[in-house]
Order: sequence, then structure tokens, then C-alpha cells
Amino acid sequence: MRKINPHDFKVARRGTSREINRQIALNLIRAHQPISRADLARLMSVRRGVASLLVSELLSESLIFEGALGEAVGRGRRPTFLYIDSRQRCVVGVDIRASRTYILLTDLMGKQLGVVSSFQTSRDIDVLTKDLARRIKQMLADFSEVSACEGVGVAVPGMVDPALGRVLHAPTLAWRDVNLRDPLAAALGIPVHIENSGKACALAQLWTTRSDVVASGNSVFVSISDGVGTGVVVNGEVMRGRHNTAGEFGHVPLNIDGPRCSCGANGCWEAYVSNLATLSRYFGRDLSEGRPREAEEASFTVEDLIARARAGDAKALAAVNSTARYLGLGLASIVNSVDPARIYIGGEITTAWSLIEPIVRSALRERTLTDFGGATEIHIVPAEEHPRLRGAVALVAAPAFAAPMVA
Amino acid sequence: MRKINPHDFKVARRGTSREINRQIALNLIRAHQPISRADLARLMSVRRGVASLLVSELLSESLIFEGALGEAVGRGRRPTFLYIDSRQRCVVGVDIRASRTYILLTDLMGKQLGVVSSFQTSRDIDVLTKDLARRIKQMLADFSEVSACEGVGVAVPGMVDPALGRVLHAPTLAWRDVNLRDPLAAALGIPVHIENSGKACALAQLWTTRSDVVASGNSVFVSISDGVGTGVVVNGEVMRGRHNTAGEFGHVPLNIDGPRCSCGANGCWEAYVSNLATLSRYFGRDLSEGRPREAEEASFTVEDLIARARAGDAKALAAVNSTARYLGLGLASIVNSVDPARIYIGGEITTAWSLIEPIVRSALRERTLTDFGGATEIHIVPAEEHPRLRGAVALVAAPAFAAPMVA
DNA sequence: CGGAATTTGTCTAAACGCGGAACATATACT
DNA sequence: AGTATATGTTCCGCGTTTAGACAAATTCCG
Repeated sequence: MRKINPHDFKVARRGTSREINRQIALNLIRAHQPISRADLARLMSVRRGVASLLVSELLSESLIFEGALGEAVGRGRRPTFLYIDSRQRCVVGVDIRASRTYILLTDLMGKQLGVVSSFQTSRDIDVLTKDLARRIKQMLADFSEVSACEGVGVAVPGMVDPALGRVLHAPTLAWRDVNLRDPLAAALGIPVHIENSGKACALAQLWTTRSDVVASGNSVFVSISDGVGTGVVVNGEVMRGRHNTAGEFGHVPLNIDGPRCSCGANGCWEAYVSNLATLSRYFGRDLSEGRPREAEEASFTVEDLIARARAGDAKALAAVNSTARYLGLGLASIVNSVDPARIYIGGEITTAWSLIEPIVRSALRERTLTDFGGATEIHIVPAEEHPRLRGAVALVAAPAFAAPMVA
Repeated sequence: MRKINPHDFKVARRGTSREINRQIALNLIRAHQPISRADLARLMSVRRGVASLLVSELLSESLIFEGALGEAVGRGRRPTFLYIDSRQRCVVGVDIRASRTYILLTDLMGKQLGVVSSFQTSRDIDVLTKDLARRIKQMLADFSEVSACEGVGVAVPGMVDPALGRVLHAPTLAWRDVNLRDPLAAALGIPVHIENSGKACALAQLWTTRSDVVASGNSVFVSISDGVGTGVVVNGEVMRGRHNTAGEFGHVPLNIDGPRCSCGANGCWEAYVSNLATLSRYFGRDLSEGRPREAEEASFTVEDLIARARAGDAKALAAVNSTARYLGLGLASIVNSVDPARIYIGGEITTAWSLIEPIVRSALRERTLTDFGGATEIHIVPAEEHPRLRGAVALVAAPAFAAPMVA
């Protein structure tokens, strides 16, 4: 039951019905491909004639294409199968991180086309824009088989206003109110979409999942690395909030008198479960930035820690288990406030999932209000799936499939 | 940008455009009444003919009525003003609380018609249903001028599945999986809608606010009394979650090692800011249920405490200020995760708002990530406005104005 | 091998609603 | 009294869904 905003609404025009049904058809083809016009009509409960007209419109825009004839199940004419046309259309995904920036070329459906390439991130926005433009052009030239690039999606670790194309604040990059989209778009001649990395990851999961329970309910993506990034999906839409800062569960406290967090407050979830927090726990002292580290500490990663924990290092195991417990306790806040159908977790710590799952689960149950809250589905997203890059790609691909704004 | 759920969608039919525009017209009349057909057409950017047809449909269903002719601004024919028809249609709101149950009769727009009546809440669901049915019938009989009662809305302190009409769990009433709706509806012969009280309050604020910044963004209602009830509105819709438990910010922790909460966990926000927590702080010992209290303690309320604080009792002031600080710290979690355009706060503690506002504000700023997050609008809802009862009423009135499900 | 049955995809006519313009009505200004 | 202007109604054109008929393609069966 949604309220119509009397200050910002969309009246239904003559073509609105068509627009709605066109998008439904497109999404059904996407979800069920290969599919015939007749099956599409059955799924939509419309006559075959309507489905045929919708399909011909989609064909003329080459959003879909007609493939080979399918096998008839019983007797009767064989159906012509329809597919989403992801041939020759490509998308570039960019993942800007504090240290390195990653680039990936995919087709419209997010299928990886090349290898992930990366280079060092320049904190100077002009230099970075030039670097990006040059490398993206090169990448597109290398893949001459793809003719048109639909756009570039950029995931940024920080606050982003996608409508304005500006990075409002990215602490790790020391950016404040920077226009990243327009210069890059101008340099490339291709549309550019930017978004906060947590929200982008949530978007990618939303558009790639086939689970209908996730599609109808809420879901949350939690990315745990240097910081904790989160994205929340409510009613099939990424939650933005008034200032594009919704979903920052990383800074919900576990203990307001707890350790100092990078955000300036104390005891944020991030201050307990970030990679640095886990390592600090292992080394027994605060490793936060600015403080001098010993050589061993500087190159030692969470993966190394997990390896030691698996090898039987009791101190390493204790540090990991401690993080696991705090992880579960923080997830409980997400469950109690959002009640998602599924939580996605990404980040280095997830490579230890088989070790930590029971601890996370029991900590989660400890603080959730209901039994089914404690049983909330948790889905690990391995680094190999490149969730941030896929999220960046989804920024470009998703709008073509989105529901039209109505009422 | 919303994703279409390929397993649950609504195809646009021949009448869908009309349905959409009808609801838009109805909402515009509601928001701008009195309004003429010509102005309505201008607001909707459609021709007057279309607006006229929509209006005549609404008139035939007597959702609106034609009032007196307005004054012409310049020259030309005088417009006929249209109004929402809230005459002769009434709604009953019911607020079930642990100790007492309150009933209110309003018109369709939520205007109070009678006085708020109340009686002791029976924990026996059958007895309570009978009590409610009898008193509601009596109340309707007393107001013979209203002919038709559109429905009864019931706000319940606990988990509710509105679709099934069941109370899944209400700890303070010791109810578990109870069907409250159907027996009451059967006894009254009127449709009954039930909902969690926090969500109902959020709904009421959504439907009564005229602020367009609230209408377009998220908003949160926080009700602080024995417990902390919350309701979250995202994109003009109350956030439900997978199991109807979304929005329970009362059990997000301030300190996981903090005081025991009624939910079984430690250090929930509720355990810091509920009335009992505030009083416990004043008396210097835990007053949670089950423990014996002294006579003075048992009858002493938060209002009394606030009165003493205002009168200069330093100990009372310290207790109130302490609650204020925790209140602000907890609100920060809401701001960081939901980024609402406005937060509504109800409950006894708000009678001290002039005292505590600076403390709440500074605590909020302490933990919010951005300056504008710390400046989030806070709106006090006084008890005289009966937010829970208005929420119950909104359950009945809102569906008639809601956007049609499309795509 | 040929006709019946069945399925797919296209086409046509009807129903319905928006888009645009003309028309009647009502009021104020000159 | 006549003109200008605004409101509300009516009529027709056009796009879209709805319903049904029809051609094409394929299998089944006599």
C-alpha cells in the first residue's frame, strides 16, 4: 500500500500501459529465456496478439532477438525462441578503491568478457579521470567484436549522489563534493553512472538473483574489508534516504563506549569487524592508520591470519572467532531493523566462513527478536565474483529493465 | 529505479490508466481541497475533459462531493469546488495497550468525532473481542448521524501479520499467533484491519503530513513508553520485511554489554530509554517487572519525574538528561541506517522536549556520519494527538487513497 | 500418405481511455 | 449590451488492450 506523493507523481498517458507491459515482457524474457511469444503471453495472462506486439517493439529496438526454433513439446507449430540481446552490447564496470582501481568489461547481462585489470588509484581526481578514460578506451579497442558500449558504471567507496553524478564525500580518497561522472563521460563519449559501492553491490545481487523470495522481500549486502559497506534493498529498490546516506549499518554501534572508529564515533560495528580491527585484535594493539607499524604487521593480511587460524594458531583463531561473534551481533541489528529475506556478505573474512559460520549464527540468534529472524538466510559472495565490479555493471544494465515510474 | 518481480507482477489492463489517474485525482483533491476540475486538470497536466470524467467517476462513488461555487479570480465562470466526502462515513480506531484499550470515532479524513473512551484490556482474547464489539456498537449507535462505518482499525503492541489478520506475538499481552481480526469482523459485520502500533503510527504521519520533503523521502516514527516501538516508511510505503518485523530499532544495541532488556538481549536502545529505564535510573535500581516495588515507586510516573526535574530536583534532571543522551545516540542509528527526512517522536518523555532537545541533538550529532544527518528534522507528536489511535484509523482510511499496484 | 488435431504467430474488429478541440455556460469588464 | 475569459461538457481521433478468427507449421492417426 503505497501513498501517492501529491507533489511528485506520474499521470498515466496513452502509452503508459504499453510501457508497463513492455517492461514486464522484457523482464520475463530475461528471467525465462529462451521463451516463445506464446509462453510469454501465458505468463502475462494476455492474448498472444498483445505479446506479439510487445515483442516486435522489443525486437525493433534490438533489446531482444529471435533465436532458433524450439522443439515442440506435443504437436503443433514449433515456437521461435526469444533471447535478451546481449551480443555486441557491452558495459564497463569500474571499482574505485583506496589503493587500486579495477576495470571489467561485460556484456549486457553481466557476463564477463575480458579479464579484470587494475591500476593504482590516484587521489587526484583529474589524473584518475584521465587514467580511467585511457584504459577504458584501450579495453574497448581490444574487444573490437563488441560494437556499442552502453555505458560505464563506477562504484565509489563513499557517499554519492547518483542523480548529480557527484561524490559527496569519500574519506579514504579524501574527496569532497567531486564531480566524477561528467568529466569521465565527456572524455569517453559514453554515459557514466556512479554509485556508492555498497549500494551498487546490493543492486547487483538484486538483479542477478533468481530467488523469488529475495525478489519480493528486502535484502542487504554487507561488504567487510577496510571498512564496512552496506546496501539495503526495500521493495525491489535500493534504499537511498534523504541525503543518499541510507544503509550505513557499519556505523551502528555495538558499544557506544567501545573502540574508536574511523568515523570519529566510538564502538561502531565497523570498529569491531573491519579487517584492521581483526588484525589489531591479533596483534594485541591498535593498528589504525597513522600509527607506525612494524614490518611484519604492515604486510600481514586477514587472509594470512585466517591461514594461521586454519593451521591451528590459537591466537589467530581467537581473533577470527572474536570477529565472527561481533559480525553476528551486528547482523542482528540489520535483521531487527530491516528483516531482510537474505543477507549477502562479501569481504576477506568470508574465506573463513566454514570456520566462523556457527559463531556468527549463534551471535545472530542471541540478539534477534524472533526465531525466524535468527534463521535469516545468509549468502556468502566470494571475492572471485567481484561483487563491486558486478555492482558497477548493474548500474548501467539495470535501468533498461527497471519498472516505469507510475502514479 | 525499481526492479519488476518476475514472479509477482501486475500487467496493465485496459482500465489501468484510468485506475492510476483516478487515484492521483483523488489524492490531489485530498491534498488541495477545495479544488475545481480545471485546477485539477492543470495540476495533472491533462485536458479538462479527462479530469471531468475522473471527477464524475469519483462523484458517482461518492468519494468526493461538489460544494459551493468558488469566487472567480478574474472574470469568467465560477468554479465548482470539490471536496473529499468524509460526511456520514466514519472509522473506528482501536489502540490496544497492555493496561488499557482506547477507542475513537473519526470521519474518513481522521477528524475526531467523539471523545476517546477506554476500558481495561483483558488478556483473554475472547473477552477482549466481546468487550470491543459491544463498545464499538454502542459508540456507533450514539452517533446516529453517521450512517456507514467504513471499518475498524486496530493498533496492537507486537508483531502482526496484517494480511492474515493475526497477532503473531505480543509479549506484553502474552498473545501468540492469535486471530484478532476475523472474530471482531464477524461480531461487528464491518471490515477490521490490524497492524503493529509503531507501523500504524508511521502510517498515520505519512497520510496526514503535508510536507512534500517527507512525502518523497523516508520517515520514521519512534514511540517511547513502556517499550520502544518504531515504524519506518520507505518510498511512501511502510517497511514490512520478510516476517513483518522490520523497523524494530528499539532492539538495536547501544551497548551489547549493557543492561538487560525485556527481549532477553543486553543493552538494547529500549533498555536505556524506556520509561522504566528512566525511572530505574532515578531510583538507582532496576525496576523491571517481576521485582517488588515500593509503594511510591509503583505509582510514580515519568511525567512525575519530569515535573520534579522542571522544579529543580537535580537527581530527576540527571535521570531525564541521561535518557535524553541515550535517546539521541539511538536516533543516530536510525539516521545512519535509514537517513529519513524526518523522525517523529511520541511518548511521555517528549513532554520534556524543551528541556532535553539540546542534549538529544548533540548526542545525535555525536554519532551521525554527516552534518545533515545530525540536522535531521525531529518532530514531536504530543499524546493529545493520539498517534496510535490515528494510526489505527489510517489503517482503514489509507487503502482508499493508495496507489494501485502496477508493474 | 493424407487428413485431423493442435500449437504458434498474425491479423482484424470492438471496447476503452487519453489527447485535442469545439461548444455551451457563467461571470466580469467596458 | 457586447466582449473577453474561465469553467465544464461533448465529440472525435488515436493508441492500447481484448476477443476472436485465420494462416502456418507440426504431430498424430487412420
